[in-house]
Amino acid sequence: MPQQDIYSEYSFLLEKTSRRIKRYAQKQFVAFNFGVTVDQWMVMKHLYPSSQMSQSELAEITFKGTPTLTRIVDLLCAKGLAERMVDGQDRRKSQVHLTETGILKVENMQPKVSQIRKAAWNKLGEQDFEHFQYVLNTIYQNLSV
Amino acid sequence: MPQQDIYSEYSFLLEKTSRRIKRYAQKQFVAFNFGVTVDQWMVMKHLYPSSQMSQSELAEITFKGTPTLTRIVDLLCAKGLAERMVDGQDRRKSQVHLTETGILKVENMQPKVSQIRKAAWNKLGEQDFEHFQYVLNTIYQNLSV
DNA sequence: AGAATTTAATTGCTATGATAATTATTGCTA
DNA sequence: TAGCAATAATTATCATAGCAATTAAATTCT
Repeated sequence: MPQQDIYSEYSFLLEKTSRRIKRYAQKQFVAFNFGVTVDQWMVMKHLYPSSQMSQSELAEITFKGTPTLTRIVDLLCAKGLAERMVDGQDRRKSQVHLTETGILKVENMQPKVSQIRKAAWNKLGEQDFEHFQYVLNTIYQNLSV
Repeated sequence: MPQQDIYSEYSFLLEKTSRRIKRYAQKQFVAFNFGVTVDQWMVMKHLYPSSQMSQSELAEITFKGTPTLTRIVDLLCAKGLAERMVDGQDRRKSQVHLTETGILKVENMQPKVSQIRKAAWNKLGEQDFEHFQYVLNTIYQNLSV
């Protein structure tokens, strides 16, 4: 491995680990019969308990694109977990909110999801987290321009 | 933010950063007119200069699934950068190798890709990398069972 | 007010990720 | 050796990511 490729290796390890976390969580979601994907869950969590939010706002807060949000909200609505309401002030916007079923599902899932998410961080301590966050934030800012 | 959700936050930050690295690299690939995606590049790199590898081997080394490899190799073949050869010993396998064009493309891309990959890691030092790798590897192993 | 610009959401397209199912081939074993 | 299990690749399906283009509505600028 040539010296100049170490940065490719770091990027690869980062992507690999990120995918493993996602895959692990998704498998647990299936095992628990949650009936939603990890990404759908992330959107639901931000609407709990009774937030109204436009899709643009949801896209920004979940770091997804607006086309992706359209599709995720489509699926949540099809499952009866969320609903779109046309904004009174601005008819281009749809305010998304959870249905009663959606609220109950979040409440049912929340503690289990916390447990699932915790598994990745075993054997790691406060200092590890802090430094880890520092590195990730630095990378993030390095590529922000 | 409830205390138990900090692990979700860490996972989110990790995924967000991973996606930003990928997106940055892909945009640079387009800007340089490489004509291949980051994932296609990763496969090509492992075949350079004249390796023969089955798709299963490529899948494992790139941490992708075999369906994904099938499609990536399809695309590389369609672009004239790689070729499949039926394995002499085992006719289920196809040995994949770069064409002459593919070899030249890797040689052309390599130094530029190294530069692109380097950008993410600005302002970070040896110790940061080591600790970062330690954390990523720990996560990876935590979820390996 | 009317025209141009901006914004929110949607749609279309390509690529990737994950899983399940299928096909072809190989290896094992009773 | 006949049958069965394991393996390699492919195909199909669904979900997500990213980009470009479109539509509708709101805002801005003369």
